[in-house]
Amino acid sequence: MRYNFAKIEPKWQKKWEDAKAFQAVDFSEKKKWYGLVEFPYPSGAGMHVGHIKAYSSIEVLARKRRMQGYNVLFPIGFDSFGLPAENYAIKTNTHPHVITEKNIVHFSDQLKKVGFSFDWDREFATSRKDYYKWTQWIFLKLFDNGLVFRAKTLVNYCPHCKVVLSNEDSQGGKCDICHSDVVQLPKDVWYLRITQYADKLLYGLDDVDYPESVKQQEVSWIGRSTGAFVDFTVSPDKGGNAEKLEIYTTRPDTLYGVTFMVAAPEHPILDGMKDSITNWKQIEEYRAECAKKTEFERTQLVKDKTGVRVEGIHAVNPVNGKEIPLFIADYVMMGYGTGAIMAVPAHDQRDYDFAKAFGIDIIQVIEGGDISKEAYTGDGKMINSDFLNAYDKKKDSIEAMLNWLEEKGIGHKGVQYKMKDWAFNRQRYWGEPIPLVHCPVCGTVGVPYDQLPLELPEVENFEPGTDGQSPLAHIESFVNCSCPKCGGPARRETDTMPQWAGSSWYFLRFVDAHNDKAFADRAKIDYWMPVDHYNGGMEHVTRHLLYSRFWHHFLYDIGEVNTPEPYAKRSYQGLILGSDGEKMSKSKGNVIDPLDIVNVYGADALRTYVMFMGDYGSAAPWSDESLKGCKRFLDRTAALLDIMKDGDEDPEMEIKVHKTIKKVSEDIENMKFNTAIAALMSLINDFTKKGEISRFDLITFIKLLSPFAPHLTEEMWEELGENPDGTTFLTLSAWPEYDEAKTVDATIEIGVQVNGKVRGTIRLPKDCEKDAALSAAKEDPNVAKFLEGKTLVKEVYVPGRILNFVVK
RNA sequence: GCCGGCGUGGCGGAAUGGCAGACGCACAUGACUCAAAAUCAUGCGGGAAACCGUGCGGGUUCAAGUCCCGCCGCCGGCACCA
Repeated sequence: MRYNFAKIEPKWQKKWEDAKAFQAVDFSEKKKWYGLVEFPYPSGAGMHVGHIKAYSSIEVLARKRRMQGYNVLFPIGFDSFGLPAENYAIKTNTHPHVITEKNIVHFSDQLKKVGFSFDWDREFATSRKDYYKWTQWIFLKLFDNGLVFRAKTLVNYCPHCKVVLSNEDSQGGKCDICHSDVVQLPKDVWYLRITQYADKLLYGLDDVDYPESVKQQEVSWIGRSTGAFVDFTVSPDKGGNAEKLEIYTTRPDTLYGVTFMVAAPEHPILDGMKDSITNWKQIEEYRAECAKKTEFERTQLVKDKTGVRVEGIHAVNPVNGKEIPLFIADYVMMGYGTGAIMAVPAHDQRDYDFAKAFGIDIIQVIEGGDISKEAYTGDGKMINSDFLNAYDKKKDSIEAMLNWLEEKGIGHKGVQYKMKDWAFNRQRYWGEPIPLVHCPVCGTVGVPYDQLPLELPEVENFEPGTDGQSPLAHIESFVNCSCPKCGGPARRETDTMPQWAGSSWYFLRFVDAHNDKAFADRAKIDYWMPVDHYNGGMEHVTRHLLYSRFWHHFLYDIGEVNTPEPYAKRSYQGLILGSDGEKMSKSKGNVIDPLDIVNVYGADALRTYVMFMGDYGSAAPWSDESLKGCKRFLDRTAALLDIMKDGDEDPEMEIKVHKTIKKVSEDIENMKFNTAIAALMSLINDFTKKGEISRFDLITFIKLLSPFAPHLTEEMWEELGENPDGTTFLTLSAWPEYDEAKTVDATIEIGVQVNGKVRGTIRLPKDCEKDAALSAAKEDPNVAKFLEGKTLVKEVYVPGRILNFVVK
């Protein structure tokens, strides 16, 4: 058969679509399987080969599952709210809605041309009002349940994009969208209380099948630590009212080693005791100096310790009543713990550095290390610590101290997280309007559920205001409204939701994409959820993945979904690098457009290549030559039709075929797609070498290949007369079975070693007895040469594996 | 600094502790062709050989790319987090 991909690919894409071959059936009797890929942001640039690789894993699994008789849900949609569309709109003066819908058409066309087996009936876009109605609905549920709050704080602000960013979106002090430096600005911000779900997000990881690296990343992002909150007192030197200064520590066992305290420069206790502080001017100067630095500079550039002693007041160590000095220093952050620490220079390197710089006492309370050189952070016997001296293990002394603190009422056990609440608003146009109303009488009031969706109004000008306000703030007809509670005049919230809102629940919409009564029908949720396998990028682990788990846990808690965790299994794909080994980027000119490949080599070659190019989870550079190798493989597959012969099954070939069925089946399950394809290449080499193939073997072969190269194999299936009515598709036929007994060769070649070095090979029956194997091995002339004149010390025979003579 | 992952031919990469380099690419030679491309066939870690070879140094084992100890390098994440 001549392989005319340009003709057969559109042909089968149309037939599959017309026959709705990939339609998921709600409540089918078959076992369900829900495979999910991260739906794309429909950018103007169109699809990237990275999308193809990201989607191909679940695509291959989905096609195999259908052949295994599962009811498969493999959906696609578009994550279509976001800044790029809005920026493009500003540049070209076109409405983002128009641009987005146009891009969706383009993306859909591209996805179809690659032949992905999505159920297109469930397609949606997060920027359409029948979808964002339910994003707003869930937001209101969060609001009603006290998980939305507003706070004026220092926020991460991107001066270029003119938006406030969440912590997750400004990692490393850079804006995630434009990569410019983020600055700290005081601002009113809406937050989602994700920290309330910290433990659920942490412990939920125990119940899901995620790669260890993904779990680790979420664990360290959540950053749970256990320790103690302890009350110190701060008093004016001249007497007067003392104030409480609470600290958080993970090492309450070192309390006897505290020789000073440090508060964050912004700490409010200073303002409260301003009148007693004798060097206030110096404090103000230091505060101003710190305020100039970004969070990034304060934390990233580790440098000499700076700080100022707060004069006129002193702190008291509650365990021994000792008076100790109080400092302010920027190595203590207002945003973690209580914004103040007890300093134990003997056992904390930062405190040690500070003490050395400021000439403060260092008192050792744990034996070990060399305190004259550096802090000792290890375990050991307690010293200089009164009742704690009885203990010699950290664990025990911490527990003893915690009990003591609680008894005395000066401290208690506590937990801290590094994760912060989720800054949940953007001052931009192209996002879900936040359905809240500010009423001068009632305060913040939610838009009634029956008034959703709160539609994004039409505007003329998408430019964000220089005042850091959303373009919506300029539309009087939108802003002015009446309070849903009291009916009085009120103003609408004008910020929109961040990009991540729509993707935080989209997997639920796929189970019931056109429902206008609920975000999804509960019975359908119960049938389809959780997602059985979700593949996506490593870059989404601390954002989309965490955010969507949070929303899903919340929906579970209010009884809307059937499981706390949305995704049973997660995997990730490695990047496709440019052929120069660098990350693909427009500026480097090394970007590959998938449609260029489809046009020249065909979708099947592209699909096969991205799965063959290397370990799925690792980055691998693009190679046109290797791609051609995969195309050659498909050409040779097409040519198998020409050498098909009727006749008896060759027993040797039968074993090869059964081995390959086993290998390909298992490798696909383990996402070792590269070796699955290699096994098929190896098998085709055997067929070609033999110069003939049986009809049965050919059918088996194209079935195994069909998840990777569905168009070519479907065409061959038809050529074989297996699809007489045009809808008996190979891609829905039964996956080949193998017989375990037929995966073992009758005779096996094993290596014969002398003292661990291979000296020959022998062919033996598969369950050859030891004696027979040994004598066969000794007959090998090369082996005999190395045994000659030596004393045989030991003979090791591992049937089917190896034979080793140990001689002296 | 802490936590993960990785290090194998010219390249992408294979190897439940059991013949290192499967499969593919590139390359070489041959066939076909006036010729080239395509295709097909054969070869392809280094070394003349003994042997040597999986980042480096030790160790366990009959046997180590794989396990253990100590280093080096690269990639990703976190980070004055108390």
